[in-house]
This record gives sequence, C-alpha cells and structure tokens, in this order.
Amino acid sequence: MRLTAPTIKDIADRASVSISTVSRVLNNKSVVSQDTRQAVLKAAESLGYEANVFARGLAGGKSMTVGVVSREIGCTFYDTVMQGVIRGFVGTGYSPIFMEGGSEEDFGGEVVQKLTSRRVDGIMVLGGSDFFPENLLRHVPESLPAIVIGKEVKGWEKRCVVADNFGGAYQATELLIAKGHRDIAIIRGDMRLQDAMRRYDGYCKAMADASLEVYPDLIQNGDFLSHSGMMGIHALLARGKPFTAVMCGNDQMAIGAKLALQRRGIRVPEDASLIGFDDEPLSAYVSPPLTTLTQSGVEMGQIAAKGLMELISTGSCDLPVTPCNLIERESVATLRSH
Amino acid sequence: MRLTAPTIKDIADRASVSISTVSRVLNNKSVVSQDTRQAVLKAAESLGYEANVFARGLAGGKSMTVGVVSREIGCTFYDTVMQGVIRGFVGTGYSPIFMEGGSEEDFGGEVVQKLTSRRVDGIMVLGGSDFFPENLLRHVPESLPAIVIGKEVKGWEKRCVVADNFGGAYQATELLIAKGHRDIAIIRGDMRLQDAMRRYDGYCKAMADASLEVYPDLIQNGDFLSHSGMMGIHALLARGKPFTAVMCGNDQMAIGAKLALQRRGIRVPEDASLIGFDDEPLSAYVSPPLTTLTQSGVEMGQIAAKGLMELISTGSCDLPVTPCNLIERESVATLRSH
DNA sequence: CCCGAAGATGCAAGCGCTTGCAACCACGGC
DNA sequence: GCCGTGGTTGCAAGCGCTTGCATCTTCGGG
Repeated sequence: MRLTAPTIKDIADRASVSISTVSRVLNNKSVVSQDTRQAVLKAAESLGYEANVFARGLAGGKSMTVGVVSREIGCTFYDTVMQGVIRGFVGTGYSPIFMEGGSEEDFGGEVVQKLTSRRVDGIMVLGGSDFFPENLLRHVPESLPAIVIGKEVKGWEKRCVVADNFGGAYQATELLIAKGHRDIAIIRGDMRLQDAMRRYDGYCKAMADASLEVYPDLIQNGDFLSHSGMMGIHALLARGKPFTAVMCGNDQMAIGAKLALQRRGIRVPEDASLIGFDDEPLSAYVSPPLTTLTQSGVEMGQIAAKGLMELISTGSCDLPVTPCNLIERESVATLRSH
Repeated sequence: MRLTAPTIKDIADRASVSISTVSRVLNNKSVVSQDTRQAVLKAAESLGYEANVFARGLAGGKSMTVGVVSREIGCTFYDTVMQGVIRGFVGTGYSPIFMEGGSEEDFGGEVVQKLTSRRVDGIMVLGGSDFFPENLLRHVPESLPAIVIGKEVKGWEKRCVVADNFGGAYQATELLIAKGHRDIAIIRGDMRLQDAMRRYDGYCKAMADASLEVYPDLIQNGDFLSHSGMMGIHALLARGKPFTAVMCGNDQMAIGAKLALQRRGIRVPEDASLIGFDDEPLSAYVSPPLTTLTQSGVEMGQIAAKGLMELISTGSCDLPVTPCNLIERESVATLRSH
C-alpha cells in the first residue's frame, strides 16, 4: 500500500494525459475521445483511485454530503426513518451527516450554521413538532435545498414527506365502527405535533361519516409516551362515560393504555378494544397482540433521500404521501350487542 | 447576508494582519501576541466566520469527521448507541457520518474505502456479530484510529466499549436463585454474537456458584427477535423438563416468550418468572412489566465518542466497561415451596 | 489548396486554509 | 554601539481538483 492515496496527477501520468483530461472523464464533463477516456479509466482503476472529497468540495463547491437534523433521535419511529435515509444514500456518492436539532431557544440557527460550514449540499429535517421544522427552516438559505420529513410545512409543499396519518386514523376508526363500536374513546398524541392532529382529524371524520357523535368526555390528551397512555385510561375511566374501544395516538400509548385497563380488571379486547399506530416491533408480541397501523419509516426515509437528491440536481421534486396500512391483530373485538 | 461566506482573508483584512496570523490564532498554534489575537478574534466574530471544512481538510489533512458504521441499523439497542454517539460529538467540532456495514461477502472493504476517501479522522464500528467487526477492522489502515462498540475484539483491547453482559446476566440469575428458583431455563440470543455468549456465561457462572446444575434441556437458542422467544418457549415446553423461571437474552425475546407462556395458560409470574435484558422503552408497560437489565446504549455511544477523539488526539485511550443494572419489575415472583 | 469550424486536450488560475521558513523587531549584554 | 536572541508576523508553496480559455488537430467546403 502506498503511503499517500493516488491523485488525478498519478492517473494523468500513467495515462499520459493532463490532469484536466482526467478530471473531465471522471466527471463526464465536456467531450473526451473514446480512446483517451478508456485509457484514463483503466489507469484510475489500476491505481485504485478514490477522489479526494475535500479537494473536490473546495474546487467545485459540491460536498456530496447532506445534513440530517432531528430532534427526536432515540424515538423509535424517527430511528427507522434515519435508517431509511442512510439506505437511501447508499451507492449514490452522497453521505448523510447527522445532527441533533437545536434547542427550543436556539431556534436551530446554530445547527444550520454548523451544517453550512460543512458545505452540505442539502438538508433534511426530521420531526414534526409545532415549531421545530419551521424555526430551523427559517435559517436555511434560499439556495440550500431542503426537505422535511414528518410534517407538512406551509410554504414547503412538495418538499415534505409525510405519511397519510389522516387516512390511517380514518381506517382504524372505521374498523372499530364496523365491529359494532359506537363509544370510541381516543387518547391523542401530543397535539403540537401534526401527526397527532391529523390522526385526531381522521378519527373525527370517520365518526362523522358514520353519524356518530364525538363526545368530549371520550377525548383524552397524551404525549406519545407509554406513561401517558396509562394515565389516559385512568382519566377516561374517572369521567364515568362508558366506552367500548379506545384509539391511541401511537403504539406506545396503546400499550400503556392496555396495562392500565388490565390493571383495572378490564379485559382487552373482550371488554375494551384497543388500537394503536406505528406498528412497533414489540406490538405484535404483547398480549393481546396489538391491532395497529404501519407507517413505514424506512420507506419515508428512502423517499426523502431520493427526493433531496432530485431537488439538489434538478431544483425540484415531488414527494408522494406514504400510505398507512391497517394491521389487524387481536386487540380489537367485535362488539356483542348486550 | 453576503453571497459568499467570509474567509480568513476577510478576517485578515479587517484585522489588518496576514492570513497566516489569522490561521494561527484560530488554531491556537504557535505564539501570537495578545493584542493581535484579540483583534483577530473580534474580526472573526463580527464577520460570523465559520471555517471551511474542506479547505481545512485539504490543507491540514484533518477532516474533523469520523465514520460510524453499523450493520444493525434499525436494531433498537444500536439505535440508542447511535444517539449517544451523535450526542458525544456535539460541540466538539467532529461530525459523525453514518454508513451501513458491508454485506457478508464484501467483508467491509468497500465501506472502509468509502470512508477513507472521505478522509475520516477515525472510525467507529457498531455491532458484535461473529465476523463483522473483525472483517471490517481488517481493512482499516494501521494509521486510522478506530474503536468498536459491542464486542471485545482480540487485538483491539482498550479500543472496545462493551457492557458488562456477563455481570448483568450473573445478577439476573442470582436474583432468580435468591427468589427460590432452581429450574431456570434460558433462551439465549444469537450465539454468534458475543453479547449472547457473555450473557450465557454469566448465567452458567451464577448457577455454578449456587451449586445448581445447568440442564441442557433448559437451554434454548434464539436470535434476539421476539419470534424466537415465542418459539423458544414452545421448544422448552415440548421437552417436558419443568422450569419455574426463564431468562431471556433480551427483552424482545422475553416478550415473545411471555406471549407464548400466556397463550399456553402459564401465568407470568405466578407460574413462571421471566427476565429480559436491555430495558426497552415498552418493557415497563407490558403486562406484567418486565424485570430486566439496563444497558445504556446512549452512555456507551458517548463513551465511545470521547474515546475515539482521545485516540485521535493522543494516540491512545482506555475505555471503561459499562455496567448493567438490574431493574426489578413484576415478571419475577418468589417461588413458593409446593 | 486555404480557411474556418468543431473536436480534443492542455494551461493555469484559483477554491480557503495550513505551515515551514524567512524577515523583522525590540532588547539586553558585552 | 553591535550582535545575538527570542518573540511575532508575513511569505509563499502547496493540499487535489475543477474549469474558463487558449492551443492544437483534423476535416470538409469553397
């Protein structure tokens, strides 16, 4: 192994051409005769040449890196999104660099600055809290392509990848209704997050379409964590308004809710049906296995990666809404008329 | 906002010094008089200067990026490690870039090449399968600092960060024994992974120390996924050898096991105690809440980040073994003598 | 047979920063 | 008053690559 990596100079020498020519064939820029091209390629190959990203970045202005910033690192769903993002960039020449989103006070300025100092070619923002993407986005220069995952941001239409939360929740509610449920409680996720809002909207719409009333007493707020699912059940029960099913903003809350119900001697699904959202790995193995909706984080991540590259190269892109699919397991039962 | 970011040239002009001097104060290299230093710093500040990583990398050879490669992206535990890694680099000037580990055939050569072409200053390998870290490590040049998380690799002592899997499993087994259990089954994780082996060893040692026999019929192999926990119970039951407790290689399998037990009408913990490993977010909310061991991925990630930076700058480092702590919840019961 | 056009290729100027070396300055000792 | 010394600072040569422009061929039409 040589001490220093081969450079285009080495290739140029080996192929007896100038470095400009080498650069041209390596970048497919301008026209180069077939013969020269082959010679250069062969020389590069035989030397095991790998372009120096820095030199390229310095000279050409493109860094072939994109910044991915998330505030929810450690959240199961966004972790799978990250996984998708990483996959989406494999083999493309682009490398993602990850950063944790700025604090609430900082408004993301620092993060963006860090990223721009690294001359990223694009930015991807994960997470849909009520202020995060917007605040951060405010700092990204007009010229820097950016995409957000997890929220539809006003003014960034076509540059957001989101799941069909509304449709998913609608389906879930519909299922419950079809099984005979009428008094369907809901433990909502953190309503500052768009996902939570959309899911709630889907629930309301499905109820309305079935001419069912949405009782305020059956609406409970949570924060997407298991604990709030547990507390949600206690709160719901305390109000005295009976229900036969509860929809939860996500699986974590559903599992918390399940524990609370079972602790109170309420059987799932015999006495109360339960439905979640996200299809976490463990959800299939709790007892009873949880009926839920998939939201493919991996897929969203990959879509976003492709989209960002398209945005970088062509200046525009259009992102599909990713569907949510119902997974029926055993936490929902048909309501027997009493 | 200016069209192009300020450079050290701008600072030099503003502070009326040469660019070399600016570079020196910015890098704390060599001696610069207090006055000049202040002037430069002030100028840099007022311009909102951010060093161009490429130019720096090109000229100085340091990229201030480290490569993090993992084969288990999407695995809950390693995701938390990644989170820790990201945190560990915040504010240090280093940025991690993530890559998915090579396939089995590739042996990691491609990944390492990609990383070296990006001139990373160091490499971090996550994951402890039986061949992955070694194969990949084989490709990293002597000169490139590297650290592995999740496995003690021979020849890389002091450069591995691992949890005390042995001790954790020992504690867990000890707990079971203290509660009166004698016939303790174990569903092991994928034995090609060191974690699984160490945990099994801890179990054996604890049994031996209590003069308890380890019955082959009570040993079952799994693969760390929930499904194998479920199947493990079926296999164990099929053998006919009675047991009153089962230790699982991780929480996922424990939860799969729980489902299988409950399906067979075996109550947890009344009829069989259960213990997991990892303390996943949902483990506290399944019913009954799972007794398990924490293994702080975040902490391990941060330790690794600090360690790698130390290795880069000083050429050596020593990494502590991170402890595993027992979390007692409700899946373990005291055995009543019958 | 000459000239212009088009096709190939080389030249050289950076991109922004680091760093070895030289230059410069002030100061104290001889 | 001269020179050595140590502390400061500037010069300029790259780091490896891209790219506008100049140069040089080669050809075909007039």
